[in-house]
Amino acid sequence: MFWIYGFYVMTPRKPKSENSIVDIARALGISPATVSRALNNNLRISEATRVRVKEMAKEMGYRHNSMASSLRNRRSNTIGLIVPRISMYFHAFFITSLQRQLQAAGYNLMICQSNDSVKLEKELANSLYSARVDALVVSLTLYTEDISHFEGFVKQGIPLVFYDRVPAEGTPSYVIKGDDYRGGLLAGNHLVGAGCQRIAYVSGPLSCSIYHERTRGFMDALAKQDVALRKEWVYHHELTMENAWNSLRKLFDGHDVPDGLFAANDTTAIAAVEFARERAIRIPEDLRIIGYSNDPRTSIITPSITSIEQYPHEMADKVAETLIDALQQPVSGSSVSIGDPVVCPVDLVRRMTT
Amino acid sequence: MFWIYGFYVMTPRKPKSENSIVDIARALGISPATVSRALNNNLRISEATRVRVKEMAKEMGYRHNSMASSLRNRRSNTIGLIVPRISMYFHAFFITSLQRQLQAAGYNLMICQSNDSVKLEKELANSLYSARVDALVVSLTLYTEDISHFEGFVKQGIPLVFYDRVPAEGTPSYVIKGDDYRGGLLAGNHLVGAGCQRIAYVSGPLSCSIYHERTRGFMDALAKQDVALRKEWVYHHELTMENAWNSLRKLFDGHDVPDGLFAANDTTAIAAVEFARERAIRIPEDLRIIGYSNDPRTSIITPSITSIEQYPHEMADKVAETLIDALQQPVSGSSVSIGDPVVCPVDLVRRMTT
DNA sequence: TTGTATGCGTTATCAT
DNA sequence: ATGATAACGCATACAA
Repeated sequence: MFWIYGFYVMTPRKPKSENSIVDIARALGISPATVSRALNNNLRISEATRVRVKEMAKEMGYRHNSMASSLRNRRSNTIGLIVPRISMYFHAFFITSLQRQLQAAGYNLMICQSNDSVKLEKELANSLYSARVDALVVSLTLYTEDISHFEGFVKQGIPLVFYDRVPAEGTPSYVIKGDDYRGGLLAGNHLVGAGCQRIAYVSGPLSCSIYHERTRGFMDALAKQDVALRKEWVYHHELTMENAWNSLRKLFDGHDVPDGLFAANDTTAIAAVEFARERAIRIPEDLRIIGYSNDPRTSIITPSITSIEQYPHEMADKVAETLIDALQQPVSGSSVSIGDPVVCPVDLVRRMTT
Repeated sequence: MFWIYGFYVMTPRKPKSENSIVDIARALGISPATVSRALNNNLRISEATRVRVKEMAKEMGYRHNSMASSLRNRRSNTIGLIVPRISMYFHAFFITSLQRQLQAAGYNLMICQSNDSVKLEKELANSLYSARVDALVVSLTLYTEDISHFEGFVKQGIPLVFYDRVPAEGTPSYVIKGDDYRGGLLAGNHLVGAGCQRIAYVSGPLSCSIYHERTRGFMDALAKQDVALRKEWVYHHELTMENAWNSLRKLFDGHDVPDGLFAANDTTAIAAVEFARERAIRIPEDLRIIGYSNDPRTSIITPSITSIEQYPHEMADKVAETLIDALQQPVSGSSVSIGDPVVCPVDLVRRMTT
């Protein structure tokens, strides 16, 4: 709006809807710079003006514009997170914990779900890259092998942290993972120790680090104890209820059936318990079952299921710490060094299925 | 960097780290405006330059700066969400569904947890307000009664949508809620219909809309069937395992015990089943139990628990639709009108505890 | 302690 | 179809 020939002329622009620091400055008869400094509690500003400015800001309903601020400062105070599914127990608790800490440190968390689709993961990575997140945290899809869509972050020196489902070695990024190899080992030893000889294994796809590692550990355990793992009793597929149920049917179709099952996630273990109930297979006498993740459901079902605890909160602590370090000391180092994976402990929780 | 007396002079500013639209323009010898238009697929740009620009952009590793774009356009393409806890079943699935749809519509979702703290909820509201979210979606804490911290959104005409745990009437915002009154009614009728006469009720605090409504419905059902609800058998508190367990102990301490229990969430119902198992109370013969939310755990536990299904996905659909409508038709109307709550259906799912 | 001036990267407006 | 320019709101270097 400006003054011409005695008339106010409305420009066709959007009306200026909100007060900025310039408006406060004008109202107070001081410069915008002073206002900015006062609002940011800059040291070299008099107490008096600081107070005046803040009062006026409140009076005018001023709100800080973080978009402008971010543009100017070249940092968004936002951290991106790409996770396969929010609703998975492990991730839900991980996120809860991570977010609480980042919130406390003054960061916003932009949570996105890849839904286990590589294509979507790529799109999200690009979107968060454009959104100028200050850091990116990722747990990969089941099928991500090519991780070139994260290269931009590395090139720009934007901290990149993988957790849980991490890429193959050699990525110049932070890696924080569970000790899946040991988890597999524990599971294998436990089943054999309980007397199982005819062991079946239902796992996720090997393209995913966690299943790859669990499988390695499990295989090693069996090999070391001279227990054979028959090929036809090993399944690799997405670990949904339906898929699990299908594999179980195949496993127990003939008269030659397993006496032990390692289910690489708890959903599958739960399916197995329900399957056994339906078929009147006695647990643990006829079949011993061990799951993975220590999902709360495992302790609710009857019989309760032996599982591997992954400590999602501790993992979130580690990720948060890594992030905050990396963000505070740009480029230089943090306590977690790049490319040197942090391996978080796991524990076996014994229950009634073994 | 600028040219003086034949020398490039580095200013002490941060080095310009990335290529912008201006750099592309310079490289191509055209104007930044043209580059912007080309990248945005503006119609009045020649196919030839569009291609040239896009190629150069790719070559130079250009990435769109949404902070600048947002500042200029006065919209962030980001929607804020404040939820009590991500890890609650209902919310986890709601979020999953909502996010998928907003993602598809080109919006980012900034998910925050209030952790059922009113103080944190306020901080988050302010933070999202500063972050210039284009809309805000909220499910309130258990204790939020004063909702003045959302006033700013209303004043600025930023779409504000409450779902599930909604404020008392009269807020000029969109409201999408489950039919908690009917849920309570269904629960009450079901217990009485199954023959219960001595009914207990463990609920959340009445400051929270969902428990308020469930309680009303439940009370009405009992009243209509002339079944008394003893005061000493009614509890209102946060519905955690521990609290539930405490109340159950009190309920079953004497010799005069209930024969029916309405647990206003499934966690409490699960606690009740486990409590009954420990005390050798037979279900459903001695005690009938009904929960709320149809958490997957209710169908896994033995005996499986009768519960009320809330259809989180459908609710998310409705919220997404409302948001997208409201964002597309600023100020004017959408199919959901402000202040006129949308009530989503609920259904009783009968299982083995009744 | 405060003011002046500039630029962050993009896009809308107006002009050509 | 393309170019020149200004402005979104803020925060800093520099000057006073």
